[in-house]
Amino acid sequence: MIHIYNTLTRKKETFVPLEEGKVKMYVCGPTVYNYIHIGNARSTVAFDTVRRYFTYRGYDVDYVSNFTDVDDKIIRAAKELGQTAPEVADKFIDAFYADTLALEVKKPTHAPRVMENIPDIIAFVEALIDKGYAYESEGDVYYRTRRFEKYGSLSRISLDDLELGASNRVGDETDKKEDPLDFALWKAAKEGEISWDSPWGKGRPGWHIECSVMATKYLGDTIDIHAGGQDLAFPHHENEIAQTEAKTHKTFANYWMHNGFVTMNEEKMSKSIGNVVLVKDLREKHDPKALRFFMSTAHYRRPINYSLDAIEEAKTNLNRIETSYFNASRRLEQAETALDSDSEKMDQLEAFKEEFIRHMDDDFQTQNGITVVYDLVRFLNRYLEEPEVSRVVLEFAMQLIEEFMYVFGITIEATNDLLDDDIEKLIEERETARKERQFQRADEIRDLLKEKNIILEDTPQGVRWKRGE
RNA sequence: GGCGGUAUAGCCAAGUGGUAAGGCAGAGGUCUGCAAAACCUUCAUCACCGGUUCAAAUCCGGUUACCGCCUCCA
Repeated sequence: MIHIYNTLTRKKETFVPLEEGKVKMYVCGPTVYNYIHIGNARSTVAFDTVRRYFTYRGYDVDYVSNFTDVDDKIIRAAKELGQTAPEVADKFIDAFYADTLALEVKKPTHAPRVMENIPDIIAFVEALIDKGYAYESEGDVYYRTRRFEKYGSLSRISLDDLELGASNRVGDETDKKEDPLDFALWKAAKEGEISWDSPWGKGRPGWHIECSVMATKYLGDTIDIHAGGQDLAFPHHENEIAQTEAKTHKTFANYWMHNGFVTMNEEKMSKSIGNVVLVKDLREKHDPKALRFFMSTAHYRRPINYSLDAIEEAKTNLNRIETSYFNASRRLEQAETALDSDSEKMDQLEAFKEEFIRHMDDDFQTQNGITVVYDLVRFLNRYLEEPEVSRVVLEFAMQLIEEFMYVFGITIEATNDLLDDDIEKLIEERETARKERQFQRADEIRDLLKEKNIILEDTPQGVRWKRGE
């Protein structure tokens, strides 16, 4: 049974899907006006891992994640770049996929864009007006926040406390609103801005409405999981609940999940503070797998502090796992030593799997799942030191490493490519030299091959080669 | 000010009443012609104060520090 920490109830709850064997989840996606930084990547990666784990446990996951492609910041970026808003959005959507693909994030089953859903958004807003939850004012449409009694239930804030805060802020919209707490569903277009025709004149959607519309459109009025960064809990998700439930009179999402931030020097990484590291830049210099692995070393709800040292450590640890897997694959090629299965070892391996599932079932504790991988690796390394091994045991151990790492979004594979003939000959020559104790020649060949990125390791079972970094 | 989170070794990070997992780094050792890879050994009393208990990192009360949300933000 999978347990999820639900922000709505502030408790871990047993996951019970709406439909047997299926998961309907919606993850708030990026506003595409810039390249994504590591902080943005965290939420994408965290929920991709959740998705992968559900898949691993046999669920069929319908995963919807949007692109906000109509927004003030995009309009501004377009102006600066001398491009249209859609051009800017297209460019950064491509960049988003390039970055997240490098991190082995699976594409959503649907990735809707605001621009492609304008009629649905207009219809949704009209429905809210009809029900008395929204009103038009000078071409804008606002949501009557106080009308929705449950408002604040997700973030546990009271409207009166909010009112105090809101009264200190004077926005240019304030005089158009009935109440300072009301928020925009539709914004009238300013001169030269991208806009669409609507019953209230030319304009564009407010930020929160898109997610309500697209989530319900692609997944239904009630979904299993709605996810996003902690900073979205208020006001974004709160507003989504208000909009959606006012319209449908049904629970919008059964489970709300929020990921913690990436910090740098213990401070939140964000565009407004300016302390960002772009995924695009990082992956030029470092193995993107290391970044992906690093993301799993802390629980998704906790902050994770980024540093180059941390990325390098992740890389070191990943190498340890990959090396073990690789060495097992080489040993497997030496079939002459294969024993029959070993039930004791198979039981131990089975226990690793149970342990892994136990931790991951408990609100996706990836950091403990990784520890199981380390335990498995130590087990395998020890086993590899034995003079005789069983093919069945090796294969099962390798399969488990593959499975576990799959959940963390890391593809583990042994490169079983062939060596050139001349390199094969050099390796043979070195073996001969070693037998004749001509170590100088042997070392010469080893150095020579190292320059060609072939690393030789002598083992009791003979020489083993691998490709360098 | 309101709401929420966190404090465990040099670093990352488990552990929610029974006497501190694991990884990185460090130290020592084994294997090796030398390496590499690996294995073994070693390395903390859990922010602070008080309380409950036979027993607390784990429960209760208090203190301190740091972080986040309340405005766009993953």
